[in-house]
Amino acid sequence: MSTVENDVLADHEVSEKDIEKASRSIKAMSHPLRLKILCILGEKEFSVQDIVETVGTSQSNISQHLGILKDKGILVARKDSNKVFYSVSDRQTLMLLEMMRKVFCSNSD
Amino acid sequence: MSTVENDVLADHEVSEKDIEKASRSIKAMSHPLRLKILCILGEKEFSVQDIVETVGTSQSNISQHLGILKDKGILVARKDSNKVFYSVSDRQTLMLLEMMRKVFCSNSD
DNA sequence: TATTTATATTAGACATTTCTAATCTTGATT
DNA sequence: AATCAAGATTAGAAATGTCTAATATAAATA
Repeated sequence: MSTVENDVLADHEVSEKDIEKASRSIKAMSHPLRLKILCILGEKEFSVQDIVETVGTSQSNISQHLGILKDKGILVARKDSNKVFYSVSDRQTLMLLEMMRKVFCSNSD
Repeated sequence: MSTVENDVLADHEVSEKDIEKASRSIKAMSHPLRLKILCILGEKEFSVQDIVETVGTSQSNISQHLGILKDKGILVARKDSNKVFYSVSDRQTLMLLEMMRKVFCSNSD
């Protein structure tokens, strides 16, 4: 019989640690400004000022949001003399973002 | 011509409205207990007491979290006499959850 | 109808997040 | 060296989220 015996989570088991890690990352993505930043970035990289101009809030505010996204491993930063360029850290995260677009965007083509 | 003229967001354009809606939903998924609930549910449906026992917090707390998830359209509820059964609302959301598992879970097989 | 079982709701204390305004750091230019 | 430009940091007020404890509702059972 294929019933659950020792384990309540069964075949979809996810460790407490993974849950904590995932929820921290997902929370980081869930803020409107941060989600907007991620959408704008896509596969490209942008400087902080590019993002400030496109998103439309203060430099300080953007910098703090970028810091949060970088902290959680969602973005990586590359410094080029005066400027700092941000981009999505890896392909997996990009795919997750694409999936979010599919699920939540009305005109999803 | 297919160049960007009026719009800064270009081919990855996402409307302000979609951003707001998505961020509300994603935020709802980002709480550790709520994410745990979603992982447990998977494709099945569970009663509130099942979830209380599996997740391990108070009935009131679970009920409030379920309310948030239902409110954001992530879960649906089905009432059967005394009990209420919750399940993930649609296939798209299930796929998003599967994707999250792929991205964030260490032993992702 | 009284009790029990399953779930929802509410109020309020506590914790966390977010934004603004001011300041700091660093590298480039004059 | 002084100034400018790009970005980060900090402090604190305001907003939002979370949990606990108590109470409410609704269906089932005794």
